[in-house]
Amino acid sequence: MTKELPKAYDFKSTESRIYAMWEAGGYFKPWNDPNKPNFDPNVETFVIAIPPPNVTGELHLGHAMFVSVEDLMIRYHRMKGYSTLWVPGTDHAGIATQLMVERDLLKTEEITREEYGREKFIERTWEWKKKYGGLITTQIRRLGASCDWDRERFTLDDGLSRAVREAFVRLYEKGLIYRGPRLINWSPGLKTAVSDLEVEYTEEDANLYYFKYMIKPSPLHPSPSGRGDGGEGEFIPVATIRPETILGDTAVAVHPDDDRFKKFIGRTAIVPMLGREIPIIGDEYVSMEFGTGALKITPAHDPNDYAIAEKHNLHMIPMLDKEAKVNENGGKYQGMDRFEARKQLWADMKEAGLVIKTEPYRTTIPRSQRGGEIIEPMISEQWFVKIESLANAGLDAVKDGRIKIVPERFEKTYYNWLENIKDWCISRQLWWGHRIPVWYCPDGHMTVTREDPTECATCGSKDIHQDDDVLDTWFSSGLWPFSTLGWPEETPDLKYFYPTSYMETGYDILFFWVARMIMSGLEYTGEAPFHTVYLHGLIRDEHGRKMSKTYGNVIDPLTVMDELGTDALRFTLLVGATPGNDMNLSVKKVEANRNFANKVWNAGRFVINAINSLTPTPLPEGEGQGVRADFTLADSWIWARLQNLVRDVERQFQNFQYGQAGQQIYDFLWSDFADWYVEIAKQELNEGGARAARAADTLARVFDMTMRLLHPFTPFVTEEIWGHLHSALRESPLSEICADWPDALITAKWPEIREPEGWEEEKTAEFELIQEIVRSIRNLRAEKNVAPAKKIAAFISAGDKVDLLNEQSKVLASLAGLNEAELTISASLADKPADAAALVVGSVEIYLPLAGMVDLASEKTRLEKELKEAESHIQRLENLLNGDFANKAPAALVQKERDKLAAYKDTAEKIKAQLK
RNA sequence: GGGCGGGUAGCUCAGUUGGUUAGAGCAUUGCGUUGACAUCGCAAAGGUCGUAGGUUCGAGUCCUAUCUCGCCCA
Repeated sequence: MTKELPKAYDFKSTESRIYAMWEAGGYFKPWNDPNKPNFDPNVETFVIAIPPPNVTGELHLGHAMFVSVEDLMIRYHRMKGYSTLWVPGTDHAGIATQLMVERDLLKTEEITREEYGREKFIERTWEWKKKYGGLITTQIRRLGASCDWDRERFTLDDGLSRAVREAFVRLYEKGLIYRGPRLINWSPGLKTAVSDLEVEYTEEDANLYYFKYMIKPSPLHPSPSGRGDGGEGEFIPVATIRPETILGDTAVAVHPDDDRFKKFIGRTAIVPMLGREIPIIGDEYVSMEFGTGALKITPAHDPNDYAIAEKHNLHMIPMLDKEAKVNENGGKYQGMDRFEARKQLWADMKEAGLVIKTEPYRTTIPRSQRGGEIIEPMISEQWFVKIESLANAGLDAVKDGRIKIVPERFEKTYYNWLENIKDWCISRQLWWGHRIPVWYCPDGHMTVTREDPTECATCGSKDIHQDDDVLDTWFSSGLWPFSTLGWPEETPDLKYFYPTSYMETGYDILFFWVARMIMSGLEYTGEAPFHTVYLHGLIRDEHGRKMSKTYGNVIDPLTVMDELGTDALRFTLLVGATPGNDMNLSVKKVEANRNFANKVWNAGRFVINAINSLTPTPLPEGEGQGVRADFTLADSWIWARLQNLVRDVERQFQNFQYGQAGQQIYDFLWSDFADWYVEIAKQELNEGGARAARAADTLARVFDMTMRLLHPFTPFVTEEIWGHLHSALRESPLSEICADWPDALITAKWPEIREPEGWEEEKTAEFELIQEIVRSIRNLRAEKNVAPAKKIAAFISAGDKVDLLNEQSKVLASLAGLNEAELTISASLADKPADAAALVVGSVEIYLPLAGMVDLASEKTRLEKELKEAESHIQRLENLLNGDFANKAPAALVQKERDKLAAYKDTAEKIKAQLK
């Protein structure tokens, strides 16, 4: 009994059902589990920790990309027999999540988080997480992700929080964590510090403001007018992009060799409008060419100035508060927003005659990676990780090959970053995250512990309070590969599955995440957390533009999956991308791959029908042993092609060339299997009996192997059709084929490589001759407008290929639309048929008597054209073979070209004979 | 300023040990409803592989220079 399969692959009714089947079947779990009886610690593992998406995020193409690639890696290794584990989970994403909840709070209750209160706010955020936290993982399931959901983790889980606590305390105890006032990047909108990596620099139009820094007259240096006031005395011209920072100036610097200004070094300048007296210093850092050649120094709000100030022991005067408003150091400007202060101060200075000019200027502006507001460098008390020793360990791990980065060129990028790394600012003035495990008592003692303390470790005071700040989210995600497996506990999972195998993610977070995981892994576990880093590129729109809501060019993976199916999207992402390179995605490509999924489905349907229509006659004589004796040429050919494919795909997988592998499977299935083998099989199936059984047997075996190869790319359609194939086979005379098949394709064995047995080359060449003959006949038919359905006669003069062609006459007839009864194949023809079109394929001549359709003149032109082409090849090859090529190139290659030359000569001769 | 990547058919891209008429999908042009598939089939047209040198018997592939677009770091 067989149900008729629908004509088109219906992914809608398939995907969720198949996914549920996998999950219920426990296929996503490692088959060798350290927490279960019969565990064998020696079985090789393959482990990936998922890059945890933002817990309240929604699926975008970046997610679709990494899920596709990682699922492919996981499925491949699972089929290869590894004990395979893919750990899923989500990230609390401090700023992003907090902002979402804040926005909601403002919208629904019209209050700020400060008004709402910290504790209540965190509660609300947990509720938010509960409400939306499942969304992203549901969407990841839709992509077919075969992760072990029982091991799902969240960065704020108890276990992972313990890991964060442990990591912090360990670093602190080693003296690798410190707290202090430093110049950091401040986000005034978010009111928190951010790390260097969270600042983006964009080139923008700005103004360069030129003004006078008046010099205080001294007895030794009276002003030219002799009056010594600030109005018309000596000055140094200074230029700045941010005039408001004048309020925080603590020095003016000039180059010590600058003839214009060096005489002022050691004297005192007067801060405009504030009247503060500051020193004029000499420093070679100052560029004499840039601006006016003199530099105002605002150490509390500029990194370069900060460095100079440290060198010269200058005061640091912060002039902005947490909201980037001018603070008490700004005199009458106090309370003004930074940009307002800029305007006002400039206007006042103009009034005071201190302004020289302004001119447009292009410069780089630091902006927040989130939100895009202008970042202010500020002095602030923050926690830092002393990164140097960690960075060196991270460098070594890649340099000595413990970790390999794919593609390799990113290793350079990685080195460059780690070699120039600065201490990592890890405290954030947020509420949603891991609170810094440091407690203070009124005497200022710090208590840093793994368990929440009840008293000060130094003085025993019960009056302690925890640091208000939380840790950078990346601090916890840096622990991800081992915290998810139970670290710091020595759990069975940690022991068996750690270190993990591949880390697969986008190159855009190489520094943010990958480098930090490597440093953390080495620091806390003493081992590299993975041996391979595979980086994929970013997805852009079809013309290479970044996808953005404002452009309106965003492709939503959920919509694409709804309309075209998950397999189509996955296949597109996998085959369209090369490692580390961005890819341009268009819905048209996905459509093409939807068609491919349908092709797979229908090829499968054909195979299944072939099996179902077999009469229960026994297999050909000698089944099991001398099978090959009964193989047709087409059987041998498709088998050789398949083995070739298996070898190629295996090599591509080893080299991370997944796209190439997918493309080759696609080509094999569509161009070799469906276009040729299936077409030939149709005719063989019609013959019935042993011949049909043999064809069905080959169809089933080849299709099965192809589905296995394809499964990591398009898991749903392959699982579904393979399942139907399986049940059809079980009830057929060919049931022996599926004797050792498992219940589901997801755990079927990956095809093993077989070395060629020696017969392949000849069979392939023979088949290719058949293909060429068929193509040339089809070509001529199309040219002459012979109706496709019309069977025509043919006379073939086959020379030494006569046995081969006679044997393949049925194939030729069915594929080229020949009437078998009127097909004559002989070694040579006594009389050339009159009124026939002639074709020459190598040494084979084909005559198609197309009565009435053959125009002698046009035939002549056609043959002459072909002759010309053959002759040009002869010319080319003769030149080639007469040159150094014959001496220096490998012998096999030279022979190949000689054979070609001979074939073209043969062809030319035959065409010439036609033309006589 | 330093580093990296791309520039191959009208469009989007493959092409990893250099091997001799350069591939795919989409788009275009003919023809086609034979029971796997019109989400299809058969056939066709379309490229001096950014430019200029070089190495080599042989270069899209290696080297040098250069133009151009993009990214990362400073």
